[in-house]
Amino acid sequence: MITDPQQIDRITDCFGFLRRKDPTFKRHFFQAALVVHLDKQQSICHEGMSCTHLALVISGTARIFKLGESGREITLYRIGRGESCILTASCIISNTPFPAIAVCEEALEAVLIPTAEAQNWMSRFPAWQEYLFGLVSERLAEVITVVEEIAFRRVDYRLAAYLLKRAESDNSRVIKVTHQEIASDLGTSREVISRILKDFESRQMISTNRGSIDLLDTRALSNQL
Amino acid sequence: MITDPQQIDRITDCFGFLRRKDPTFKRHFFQAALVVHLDKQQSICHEGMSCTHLALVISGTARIFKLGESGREITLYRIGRGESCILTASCIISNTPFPAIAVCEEALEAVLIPTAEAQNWMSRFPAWQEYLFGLVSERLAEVITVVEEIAFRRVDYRLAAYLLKRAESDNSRVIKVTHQEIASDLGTSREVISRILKDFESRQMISTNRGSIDLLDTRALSNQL
DNA sequence: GAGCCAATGTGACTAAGTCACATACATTCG
DNA sequence: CGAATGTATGTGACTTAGTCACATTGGCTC
Repeated sequence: MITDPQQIDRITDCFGFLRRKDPTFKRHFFQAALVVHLDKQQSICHEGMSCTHLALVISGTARIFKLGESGREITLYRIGRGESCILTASCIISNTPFPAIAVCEEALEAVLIPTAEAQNWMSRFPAWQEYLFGLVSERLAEVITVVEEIAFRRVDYRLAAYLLKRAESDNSRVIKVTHQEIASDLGTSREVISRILKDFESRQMISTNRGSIDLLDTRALSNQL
Repeated sequence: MITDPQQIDRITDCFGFLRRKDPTFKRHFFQAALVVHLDKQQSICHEGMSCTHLALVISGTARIFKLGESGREITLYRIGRGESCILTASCIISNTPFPAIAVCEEALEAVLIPTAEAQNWMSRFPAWQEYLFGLVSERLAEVITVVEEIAFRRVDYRLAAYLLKRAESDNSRVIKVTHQEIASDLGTSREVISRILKDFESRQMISTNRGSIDLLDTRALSNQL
C-alpha cells in the first residue's frame, strides 16, 4: 500500500492509465501497490519462473533476453519508465512459465502488483486492460523485428545499425560498451563482433578503445545499411 | 450479420468465449459477424497493411511469416480453428501497421469482425478481452521460441525436430513436403535443407522422394536432438 | 612491479548461406 | 509417343558466421 501523496503523484505521472477519471481504480491500485528498488545486474525473472507479481517500471531499465545453452545471449527487448515486464503479464494470463530472463540494467525503481489483483483488474478497469494489451502488442511487434533481423540481415549491417542507434539514444559520438555486450544484444559471439569492429576501424569508420567506441564517420556507417 | 441457427451453433462450438452466460455479447457478436471463405494460397494480410477486420478461424489454417528481401521466408506461427489472426488485433489496439504476411494454407472459413466493434467490445465484454489477450500472449511466447531456435540451434537439429513434429501431427511416417517449404518454415535456404536431408538419408534415417520424406528411423532422428 | 582480471586479438576449423548452374521427374500438348 | 515446360532436387565453389583454443593487452590492487 502506498500512501505518501508525493510518491503517488510521481507514480501517477508515470502511468497514463492512472490519470483517467475513474477514481476507484486509482484507489485500488495504490492499495495493492508496493514500491521496490533493484540494483544493477539483479535478476528480475528467470527462465521458467511462475510470476507472483507484475512489475511496473518507474525509473531505470531492464533487459529481457534469451540464454542459449552455449552461453550466448540475445536481447528480446528492453523496458523503461512507464512500461512493464509484460512477459509476466502474459504468463499470468495464459498461465505459461516465463520463457526468458529479465535482468536489471540500470538501477530500477518499480511498482509491484500481485498477480491476483492484476488479473482481477483486467476485467474491471478498461484503462488497465488497455495498458496491458498495448504493451503485449508492442512487445510482439518488437520480437518479430528481432526474428527478421537475425533471420535475414547480415551481422555487419546489424552492427552498424546498432552503433548508430546507440549513439543517437546516448546522444554522443562515443559509445561506452564492450564487444561482449554488443554480441549479447545481437545474439552473436564476441569474436564475430570484434572482427567486424576491427574491419570498420580499418576503414576509418570508427576508432575503438577498451570499453568504448568512437563513431568517426556516421555517414559511412549509414551507407553500410 | 449471422442468423442461421445451425451456423450460430457451429461457430459457438468453435469459440469458447461465446459460451459464457452473458447473452448480450453473443447477440452483438452475431450481429456484427460475417462469414468468409478463402482458398488456399490466398493472401489474408500483407506487410504494412492496416487491418479493417479481425478474422476468427472456424476451419482451415493460415501461416504467418516474414519475408526477407533476399526472398527467404520464416514462419512465425500458424493459426487454426478457434484462433485468430491476432497480429491484426495487436495492430488494431496499438495502431501499428501489420509487420508480417498472412497467407491461407488450407482453405479457410472465418468470421470477420470490423475493427471498430472488436475494439469496442474489449472494454465491454471481459470474455472477449480475455480471449484476445490470451491469444496475443501465446503468440508472443511462440515467437520468442522462434528467436531462440534461429539464434542458438543448429539447422540439422531444427530440421530433425521439424520432421518428427510434422510426422506426429500428420500421424504418418511419410511427410508430404518439399525442401523449399521446409526451408521457408525454418527460415533458411533450400540448398541447406537439401544437403542436410541428403546427409540424413545417407545415414539411413530417412528416405526421400520428390515431394515427400519417409522417416525410417525416428529413434535416430530423436537422438539428433 | 607483480599479480590478477576483464577486454580484446587471432588462427584454424566447422556450419550456414549464396550463386550459378546441372539434373531429374511429372504433366501437358502436339 | 516424344518434346516441351515447369517444378523439385543435386552440386561445387565461394562468402559469411560461429566455435575453440589460446595469446595479448590495459587497468587495477596490493
